[in-house]
Amino acid sequence: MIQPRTVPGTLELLPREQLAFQKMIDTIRAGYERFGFMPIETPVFELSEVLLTKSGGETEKQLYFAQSTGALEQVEAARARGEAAKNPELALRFDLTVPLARYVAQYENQLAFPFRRYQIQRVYRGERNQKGRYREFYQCDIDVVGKDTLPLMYDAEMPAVISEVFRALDFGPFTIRINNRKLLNGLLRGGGIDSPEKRAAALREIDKLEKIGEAKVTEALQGPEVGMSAAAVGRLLEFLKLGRASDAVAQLEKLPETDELFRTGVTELKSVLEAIAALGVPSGTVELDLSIARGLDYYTGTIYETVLNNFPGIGSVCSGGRYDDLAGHYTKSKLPGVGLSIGLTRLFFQLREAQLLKPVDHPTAAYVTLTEPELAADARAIATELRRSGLNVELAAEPQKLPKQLKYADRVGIRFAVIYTHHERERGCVALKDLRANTQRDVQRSELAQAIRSAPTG
RNA sequence: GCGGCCAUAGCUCAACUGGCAGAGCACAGGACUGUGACUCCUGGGGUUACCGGUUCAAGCCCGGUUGGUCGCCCCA
Repeated sequence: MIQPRTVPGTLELLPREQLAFQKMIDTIRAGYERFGFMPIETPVFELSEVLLTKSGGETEKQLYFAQSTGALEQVEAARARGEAAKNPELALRFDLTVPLARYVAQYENQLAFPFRRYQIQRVYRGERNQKGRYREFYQCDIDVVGKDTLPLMYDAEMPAVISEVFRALDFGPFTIRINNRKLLNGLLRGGGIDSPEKRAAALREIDKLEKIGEAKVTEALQGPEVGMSAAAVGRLLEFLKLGRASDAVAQLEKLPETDELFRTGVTELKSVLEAIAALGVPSGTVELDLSIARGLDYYTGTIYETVLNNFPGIGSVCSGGRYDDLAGHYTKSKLPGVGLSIGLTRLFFQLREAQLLKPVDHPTAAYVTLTEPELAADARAIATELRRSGLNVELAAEPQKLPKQLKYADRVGIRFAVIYTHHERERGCVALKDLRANTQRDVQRSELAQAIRSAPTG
């Protein structure tokens, strides 16, 4: 026998949990559509050359390549001839942003801009197993892509959508942290860190501030990868602390820093924060945090990261940002965008871990039992009547002992059992048993649907 | 790619210093004569991950293999 098991880093659910998961997806979808976004789906696999455009070594390391048997044979034949092995032609997408870029570039002349799309699908990353990290997981992306330009207003709309969605999901307090890459990049550039690679390395270290502490970040920033002076690091850390202040923006405006990029960042951040408030996002939900940096290097302006207040350990469950040029690898057009993505699998995992998942009622309202062969036609007719009245109903396929059927219905989680045996037939009624409340009563067959529908919940 | 920890019944875990492999849950049957869940009783279930070593004796000690898990890198 083969041991039945799933690959580590995948999430598989029992039906009742799946129902809760499905409901979360529905809530997210409804929230996205409330703001006027349209759905798209893209294939799970793409041509490797499409995915590898963002090729910073890490991507290739985490990519799952896919290959048909025929292609595999060709590769092995080539290797046998001593030729260099090439990457397989196909690979599984590791996020939904790159496929979006490809999609927008491909259908550019058929899309209306700004293009507002949402996409809820699975993505794949070849990673070492770790708590709350998956190799296959759902991303629920929402993005706006503009042609040539994209108003800053959208940078405010994104967190407004997410805040609304998280509020609707109703799992407790969360914080959308917001920052602008231009601030840190401008500051680093003004501080003499000229190479983009060094700035990227610096951003990654700054991003870890909360996790590993000031001392270690200081050490890393002075290390060979970045090479900042002790004084520069000191000024930087002072700056980062501003983010916590309530008048942070006013303080940023007063800073003597003259770097042009930095000043633009301050202006952008200010108007985005103002617009977010104007959109009615409750204060405290979105919080300026100058230390969030985001590892991905294609972000150029506003960046977001969302944490569950009660579970900071799990990391970000929703993040994203603004990118000046989304699809530069696929088209000559300039397509700036801004977007956010909910890591639904991780979010679900954490909520389940914390026992915050609300039990979802079984979608089936009633189970119609069948105990005596000669009453089979009646049972089937009853089930059909209930279904035509709009109720979800499961019907026993063949006569079986009543305890067995009640146990089954209870186990599955169906609340009502409809019992119709010769006893009921003699009394000229149908018995309706509430398995949750452990009550039972006789009702007229014609009133059965109404009796189920009007049952008090709880 | 690098490091720590772990592996015993379907699941969660016990088993003293090396001395007969156990409990709860789950499952099956019964107590309950048209009625699930709750309660009580009974029962089936094991190559202690795999390979080797030490020992009178190994679930326990030693070496290896495989798998899992938690971190680092990176990230939802």
